[in-house]
Amino acid sequence: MNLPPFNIAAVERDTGLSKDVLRMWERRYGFPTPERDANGERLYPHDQVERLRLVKRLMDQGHRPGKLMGLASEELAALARRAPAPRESSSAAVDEKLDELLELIRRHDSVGYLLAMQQRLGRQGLQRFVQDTLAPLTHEVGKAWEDGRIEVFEEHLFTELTTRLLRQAIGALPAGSRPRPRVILTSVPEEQHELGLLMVESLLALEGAECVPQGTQMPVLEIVHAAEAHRIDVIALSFSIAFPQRQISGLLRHLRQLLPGHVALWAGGEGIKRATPLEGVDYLPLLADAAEATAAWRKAHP
Amino acid sequence: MNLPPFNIAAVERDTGLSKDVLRMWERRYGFPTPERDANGERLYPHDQVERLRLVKRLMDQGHRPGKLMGLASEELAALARRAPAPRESSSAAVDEKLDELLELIRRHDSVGYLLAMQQRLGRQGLQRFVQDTLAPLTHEVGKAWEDGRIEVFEEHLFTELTTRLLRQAIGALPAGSRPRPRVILTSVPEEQHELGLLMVESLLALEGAECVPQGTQMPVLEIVHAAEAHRIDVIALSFSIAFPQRQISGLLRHLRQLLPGHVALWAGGEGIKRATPLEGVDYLPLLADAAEATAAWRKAHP
DNA sequence: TCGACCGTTTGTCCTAGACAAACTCGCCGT
DNA sequence: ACGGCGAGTTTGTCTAGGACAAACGGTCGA
Repeated sequence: MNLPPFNIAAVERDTGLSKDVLRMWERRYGFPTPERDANGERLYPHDQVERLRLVKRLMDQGHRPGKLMGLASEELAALARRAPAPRESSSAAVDEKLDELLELIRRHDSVGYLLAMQQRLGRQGLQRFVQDTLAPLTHEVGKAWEDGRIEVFEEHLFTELTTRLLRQAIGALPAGSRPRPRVILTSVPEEQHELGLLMVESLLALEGAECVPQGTQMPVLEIVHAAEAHRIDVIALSFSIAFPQRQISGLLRHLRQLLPGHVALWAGGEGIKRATPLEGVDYLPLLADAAEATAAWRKAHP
Repeated sequence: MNLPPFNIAAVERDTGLSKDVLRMWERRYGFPTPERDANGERLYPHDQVERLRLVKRLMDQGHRPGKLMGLASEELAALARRAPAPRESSSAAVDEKLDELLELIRRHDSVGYLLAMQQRLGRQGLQRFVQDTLAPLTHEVGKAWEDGRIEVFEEHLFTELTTRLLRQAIGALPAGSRPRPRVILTSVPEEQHELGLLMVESLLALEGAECVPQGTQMPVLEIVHAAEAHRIDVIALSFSIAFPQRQISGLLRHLRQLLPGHVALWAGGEGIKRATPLEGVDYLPLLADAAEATAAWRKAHP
């Protein structure tokens, strides 16, 4: 049989659209229109799954489902090709260098990419490398993905190669002479962006703070346990732009309530740039804020 | 207010139990018994979430929910403390060394752990290190987590430290002289165990195969795209023991159907040890099988 | 040009029922 | 006594449609 074995769970896995949303769209907009198996369960044809993935990408760019659903496939594709929002372009000189790096990824030239990055790292030093190369490059990759200029697997390759490089650089740093504050770096479940965490870790390590790396996706209650067990001063969480906005503030308030008062809570990443302030939580929208926050913490805890 | 802000989505995030399951248990077994907010939505008290986490852990050990629900909290705790299944214990000498490493993790002694591991790596060489130290240690950590001997955040710390070490070791390997087969190493969405992938990658790299690292959690359709774009010979997927059994065979059959015939599909990891064979898919239940599979592939493709 | 308001859009939650796959247990034949 | 087979039970996931709050977009007034 060549029938598509995309049941609703498989579509959820592959598109990131929840079952509830898939059923709701069908009810409300008349798309998708899955077939049914003998048992009345939805079976999604191949092309509809592809279309759903496209719609999801456009929604991440800020488009709204109601508008997208009515469009023909060609119109969707045209929208995807167009740049999402013509933001201000930063200095062309910088962009050109970044584009070279991006181009290496697009050509799947792992070796060339690693070489180029290592050269930049050596030339700039870790701090400037992170702030001036890696942060904008990551941003650029994100935009390129939104525009459809690179594929998911190319983004995966980028992430994988870059984390390796960065981990290596962090490992080579000398141990800090002032091992305070002790910082747990992690992210909550569903948030799997690792690169942001590593960038912060390298900056904090350069400041001489002691980082307890925990990878991504720590359940909230585990974060609390870990804070107690490691005698931690700071919990630093990273939220990527892709993380559902609506969940962030509730999550932070919840965590703040569960944590002991003497543990600071820092939230950073692209995702919190539009978040509203919250008492007891420090927002670090920019990478550079990490160094300042460390200094402030030290001032308050002599 | 000190009311518990655990809504059903937060409980799903923190326990890994789906909303459907949470509601079903409530209907069927009378547990959990969340309060309701003004809007009629479920609010789970703190202690019930903790109990749900415990129940989940016991279920991962093979217990069944129907039995567990009726038990008192003390009985649950007692079950958790007992070792899950008295399997055959391997040679005591090996276990003792592993226990020392495990003990370092439990004491959160990152530096000591890395040092000890690096020594073993130097002494054994990468291949034997992976097969004789890392694989059993990972297994041991998994068992320790089931027994409640280590916490989730300790497991995260273990994973994070170990992946760093292993990535570094892989990076130091010379490039293979025979860059075939070209292998994509990854896992499907929901499967985030990274260590297994890295272990395989190091063994394949030692065999001189060329690995395209893709991290974890690749959507099925992206795997297919990547296979075409990278001109790939083999897709290697890893399934941990925690991955839902029911999904595996459907997923592999689906992927096999979508992939071009000339691309081999390898499935490995603890999760596939009990899986039933499938045409066109090679099962590699043991780490050592990776080397054999590589040799077999080369024999078939001169 | 900016802020406040109001209607519309959209995701998530709700209840309750059905069924298939997985597991348990007891029977029967060797 | 032991292993395979069938019937019965357990369990997760799917289905349907309804409800509502938060977020968004556009309009009006300062």
